[in-house]
Amino acid sequence: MATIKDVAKKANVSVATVSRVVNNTGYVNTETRNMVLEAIKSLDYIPNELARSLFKKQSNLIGVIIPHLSTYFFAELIEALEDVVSDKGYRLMIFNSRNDLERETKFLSVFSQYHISGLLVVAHLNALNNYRKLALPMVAIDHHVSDKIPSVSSDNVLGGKLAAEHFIKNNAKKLIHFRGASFLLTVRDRDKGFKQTLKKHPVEIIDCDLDFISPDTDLIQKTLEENNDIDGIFCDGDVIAMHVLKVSKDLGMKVPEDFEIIGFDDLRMNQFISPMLSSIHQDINSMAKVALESLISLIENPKTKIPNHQTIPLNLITRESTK
Amino acid sequence: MATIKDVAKKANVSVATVSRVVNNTGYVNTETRNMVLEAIKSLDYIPNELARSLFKKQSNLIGVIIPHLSTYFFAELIEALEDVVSDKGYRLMIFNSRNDLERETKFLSVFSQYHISGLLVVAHLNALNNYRKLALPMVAIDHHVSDKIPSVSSDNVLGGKLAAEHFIKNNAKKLIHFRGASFLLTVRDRDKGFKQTLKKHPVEIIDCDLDFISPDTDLIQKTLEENNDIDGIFCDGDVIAMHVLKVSKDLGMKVPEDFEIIGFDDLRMNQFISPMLSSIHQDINSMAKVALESLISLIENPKTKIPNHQTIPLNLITRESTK
DNA sequence: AAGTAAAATGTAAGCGTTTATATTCATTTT
DNA sequence: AAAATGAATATAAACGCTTACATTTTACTT
Repeated sequence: MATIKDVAKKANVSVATVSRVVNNTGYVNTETRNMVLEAIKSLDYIPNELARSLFKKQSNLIGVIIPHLSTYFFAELIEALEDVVSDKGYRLMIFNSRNDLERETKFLSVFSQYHISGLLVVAHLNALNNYRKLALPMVAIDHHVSDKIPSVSSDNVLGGKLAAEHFIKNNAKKLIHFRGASFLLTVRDRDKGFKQTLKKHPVEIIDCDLDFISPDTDLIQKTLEENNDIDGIFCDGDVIAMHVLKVSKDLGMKVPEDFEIIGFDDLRMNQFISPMLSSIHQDINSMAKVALESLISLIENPKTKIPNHQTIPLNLITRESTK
Repeated sequence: MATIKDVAKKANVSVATVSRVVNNTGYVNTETRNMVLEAIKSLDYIPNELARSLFKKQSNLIGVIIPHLSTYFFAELIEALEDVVSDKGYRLMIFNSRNDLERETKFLSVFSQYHISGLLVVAHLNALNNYRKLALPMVAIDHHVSDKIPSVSSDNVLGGKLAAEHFIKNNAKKLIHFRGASFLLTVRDRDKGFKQTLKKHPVEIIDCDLDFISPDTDLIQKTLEENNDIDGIFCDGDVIAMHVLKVSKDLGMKVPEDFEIIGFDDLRMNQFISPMLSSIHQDINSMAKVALESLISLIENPKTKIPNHQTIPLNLITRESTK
């Protein structure tokens, strides 16, 4: 592979001049520039990013930690992130934490090894001190990790409100909220919006695991059996909603006739299940865009003031699982 | 951040010794080693991977090009890859090509910039010449790109065969195969196994797009309407099978009473749709493991002989969409 | 006790960049 | 005409590491 030296030799200039041409810095005569550009082209020269990063003490890699890639919501998020990031000259380095503190710590050390320039976290473990140590520009996405780390997420309070309003409109009396991990602000916000709007309506809150692999099927079944008079269910995630649908079908309950159900995320697959799932639609692309733009401005100017919390609007998409 | 020099100073040795300790190479006295290790710990020293890679002219990054992350099959694949790779001291650098040649070419140049040590391709565009230029250890996964690039994929012929055998067993007479992009060997193999096994059974082949975003809904509808006497449908992908299910439901056809349907991939969400989708289960974890192990042995010893094509067994999972 | 091999450590060059500094040359200013 | 400015370029150090090679120390032969 051709190096800057080869280019310099070919163009009869010093490496400094080549560097100036490549980076568009300093003075360089138009004629010289052309000669250099020609040499670059003829040698197929591609700057060595490792050397560059070594000198700059910073690679333009952005680290991403997410709990699960194969949780479809995050897969869609990563795709959106990648779209935005590559336009800005950065690259993603992605890791699955699987909510495992040890893994997460290991990854942070890899990030150090590569001198990444910023970090996007969807972590929620008590790894916070480790994060602080990195002293890196950081933005939390979807989750709110700490007041010290600016975060970007959907307007979860609104999400809860929209679901509640729908149920109120349809005269639902008794409701259940299958809630995710309640130590997450994201989850508490949804609950807050939901309950605030419902006011005195009775709502039973069931804490459960949002995971695909280990759903609390027994819990769901027990809950449905004990509450055969419910009118509506609000789920913190479409995946859990699908589990609920499945269990209810096994129990011979009909959706939306017996009760309505509203999920969260609005995954692409919602249209394929039966009944098609109504859901609070998260605008993943905007989330990705806002988060990355915040992070990059933080990288490029550490003094930038980023709002402590930015929320992205969302809306309710009604399909067959609601009346 | 502490560098190797700081460690050397603290431990009263030369940087060479520290390097030897860190890399477990050459001779180093046990006592010295301990002093160095202590210095490393007390300074929180983490080797700069950029410097290391610069010297070695190779980073231990493995590039991955896939068409779509949010196509759930690939999301599951990436997760499996990541699992294997991090144990082996490599990292993934992942890009979505979106089947766009221009994007793909751009990514290859990024890979050059970072001097990745190997490449895992799930590409199928005519970008082959560009790949060759890289002169990198390379393994194709899921797709078979060229005879020059060793590939790992499911035993697609077997997949087709399993589906066919099921239909034969159930006395199906008229069949349809919704086939993916036929320029892919992967797809042709499925077709081959299917037809070979069926022998004289009539099979209509319909070429279609496997995509989530732009399914050929019209084509599916037309096909179903024109073939209301079919007994079974084999789909090159669960996503397309879901589309077929959806259209058939709209047309008032019943699965599996009117006809059976078998998908391919066995996505986790298959259990959530109704009827639950029968599918050819791909062993994604094995695929990831075999592909990465091949690639890594190629990286570590370029003379390693890797079989031109390795196939991973698969099996039929029957659910409600088949009798 | 001298010679030799093995073990332990150090020195310094080099990986491919960027950039501060120095140098040269052409213009402009006084 | 000398001095000052500015444009264009080159030189060389530095980024943090690895490793070939040199050197020193230790242990073993005979």
